[in-house]
Amino acid sequence: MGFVTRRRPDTKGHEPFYAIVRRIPRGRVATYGQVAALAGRPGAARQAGYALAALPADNEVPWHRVINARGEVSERAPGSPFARIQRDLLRVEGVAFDDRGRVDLARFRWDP
DNA sequence: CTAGTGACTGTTT
DNA sequence: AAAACAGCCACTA
Repeated sequence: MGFVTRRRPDTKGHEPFYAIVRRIPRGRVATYGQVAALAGRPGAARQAGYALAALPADNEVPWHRVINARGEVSERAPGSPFARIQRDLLRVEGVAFDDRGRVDLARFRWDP
């Protein structure tokens, strides 16, 4: 047969990033740069973020487990609720934030 | 083709 | 430690 099961045509090549993000375990986080490197695109951290921003609402990708290299949840457009939602989802999984809203990467970074 | 942009990052103030 | 800078790379107009 060999018919291609393309529900969502990946015209922009985001799948390699999603494939990595799907492997991040509960209660762990990865940085954008880390995801890019594991996807075989070292230095393309911005593209990793771009790919997540393009994620459809109904997805099975744990996008909330990706944060920036400083251990903080990256803010989106002013007034966007996604950063707050992301922090909530992580707290539910047991990821701790310090008083400045940052995650201790030495402790919670996913080490594949 | 150039210019602007962004869920980024490492270095320098 | 926080902010500013300067690279970074793909997408858009």
